[in-house]
Amino acid sequence: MAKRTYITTPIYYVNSVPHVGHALTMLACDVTKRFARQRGEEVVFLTGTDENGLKVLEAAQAAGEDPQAFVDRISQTFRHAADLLHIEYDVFFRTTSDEHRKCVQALFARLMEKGAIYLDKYEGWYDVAAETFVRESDLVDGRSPDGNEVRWVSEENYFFRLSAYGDQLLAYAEANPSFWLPDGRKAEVVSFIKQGLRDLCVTRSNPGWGIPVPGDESKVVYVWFDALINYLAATGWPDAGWEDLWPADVHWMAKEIFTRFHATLWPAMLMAAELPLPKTVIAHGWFTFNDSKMSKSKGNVLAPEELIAHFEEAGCERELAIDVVRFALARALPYEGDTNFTLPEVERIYNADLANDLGNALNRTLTMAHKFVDGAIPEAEVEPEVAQRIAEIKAEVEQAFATFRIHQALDAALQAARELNRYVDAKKPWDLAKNTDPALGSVVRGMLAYVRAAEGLVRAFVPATADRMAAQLNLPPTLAWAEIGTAASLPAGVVVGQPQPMFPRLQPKPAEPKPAPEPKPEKPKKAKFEPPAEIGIEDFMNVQLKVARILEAEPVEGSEKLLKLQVMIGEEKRQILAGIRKSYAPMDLIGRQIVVVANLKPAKLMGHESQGMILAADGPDGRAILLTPETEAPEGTSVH
RNA sequence: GGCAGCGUAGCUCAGUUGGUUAGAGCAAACGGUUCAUACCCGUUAGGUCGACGGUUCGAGUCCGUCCGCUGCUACCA
Repeated sequence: MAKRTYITTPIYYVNSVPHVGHALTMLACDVTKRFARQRGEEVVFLTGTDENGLKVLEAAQAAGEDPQAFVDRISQTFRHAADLLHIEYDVFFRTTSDEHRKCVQALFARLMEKGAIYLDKYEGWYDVAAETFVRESDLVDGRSPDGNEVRWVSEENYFFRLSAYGDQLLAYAEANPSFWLPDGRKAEVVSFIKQGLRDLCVTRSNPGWGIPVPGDESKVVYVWFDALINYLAATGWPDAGWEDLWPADVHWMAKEIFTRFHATLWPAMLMAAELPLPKTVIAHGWFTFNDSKMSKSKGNVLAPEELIAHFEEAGCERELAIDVVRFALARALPYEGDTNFTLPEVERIYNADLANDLGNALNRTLTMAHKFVDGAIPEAEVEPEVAQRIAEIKAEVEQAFATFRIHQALDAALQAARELNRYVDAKKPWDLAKNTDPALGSVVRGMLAYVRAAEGLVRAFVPATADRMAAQLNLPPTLAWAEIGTAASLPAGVVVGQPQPMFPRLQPKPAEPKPAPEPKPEKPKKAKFEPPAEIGIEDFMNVQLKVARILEAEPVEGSEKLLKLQVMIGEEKRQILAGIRKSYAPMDLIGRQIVVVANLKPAKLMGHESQGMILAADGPDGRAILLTPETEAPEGTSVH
């Protein structure tokens, strides 16, 4: 069997409910699929739910439900969220399936065989809520950086040798420019990898939920490690036939799970297993609502079902209201950055693009066809300029799709409607009709050609709309991309249908009093440190400066800047870390007298405790210049 | 603190390797048109292209410094 095109969304973690962000990724994937299919590819589109985490078990227990019943229920809500927007997935995959369990265990065993997974002892802090390990130095007031509770664990676990794949990943990406997209994200991954990858603990002790490690029932596979494997599991691997689908052509996702997991961990796992890598891993940005926060009371709800209802109320058929939401999502889809997604913005897109451009273009074209040529598609040929413009627009759409710029592809597709308007204005068919000008047939055909092209070009984004357009033209849907712009797609003599407006224009609202600008949520922004112009002597006296002598100095392993110093302050011995490695060799420091801040709160750096701070001047080029008493002073002497 | 990105019209954003007069959509004003969903077409207005300096015959574009925003990341001066 020939290789099929395989595209995926992430599988969604079932401890939350679907929202517009999920809709965005699913739509990106859906449009990608429909376009590929139009181009003649056989496509399989995978989505699903991630159901194995410890948090899932806890959420089920909190809800007083059996875990399996719980995940069955939540998984359904994601399926419905996809169905709601006519997301045409082929496989809705669940990580509690036997198929998945089998594949995860097989891959795990294979990675062990190849030495990419090894057993080691982990001792340290564990963030229960995030299901991740936390370094001592990252703790903030005894909590994880995210503010979650941590607990000390000491257990044997399996580790994936992620550290071994950094260079290979970089080399692969270098050779395959569309492996990581978009470019901005690629740069992020490169810098993430260049700073060094660490091996990843990929098991947890078995809580009675999850996929047991083959040969060691006391452990389950870490939820992220398990989840990523779904892409492979859905192909049937390791059973025969998986090559029909694997490698994936596109993994779509939102940006937050791109760098660490999909762009790095997953391809490294595949390399370790000696399996082919996906062609493209691509992340989109987020929607923000900072202009007017989403809330029901403000009437600017942006949940997909609410938006659909909003446009149904405005007079759209339900199928078309769904397309309105698809259209708005695609039009605003954040490629490199994040974009604002607000109701006024969606309404603007609706009126300008759907009502005024696309809907009206079809409407006026059909009306004129009936008025001027009895509704029959004329035999005359379209003018070469028209055919030329359509070909150009089509090429623009293709070009945007080549790098998955969904929003640009849609904008390009709309050019067909915009071009039609200019064409009509230039040709003035009503004048031609009045004068019985023989050019009339060609002009009407040109208009129909634009509308017919638009129908094919927007089909991947708004399939129901495209169907309505085809139906009103009384022509079959343009299922094949190659047909777009051809003479054959517009058979002469067919009598087109009567226009039926699809997207009634929204009436501009009576000018609302400007909503008071919302008080900006206070950012926990760290104020830049600016010393006050003057301080009192009492402030200065709070700082205890003392003369000390360096007894030992050694570099901190793994650090570029830090030296670990043992110093004597009077009778007291202290360990102090100092970022002066670039300026001083350890040997040159031993025996020297320096000045230290003796009452600084201790801190952990790179896992070592620092009980104070040494004084040094900021020299040129960022070099440090140590302060030393001019003559030897008794150690422990106060400095004022 | 480091690295990366961004800063262009009232708003959302394009601007290839430096090259005439910096563009599009929306909003605005004016004009035109009548096939159409008060639509469409055109014109106009609106920009020290974040600031300053530099390279160049020529800079939105390249270099430096600074300011502001965003992301990633971090190691006590």
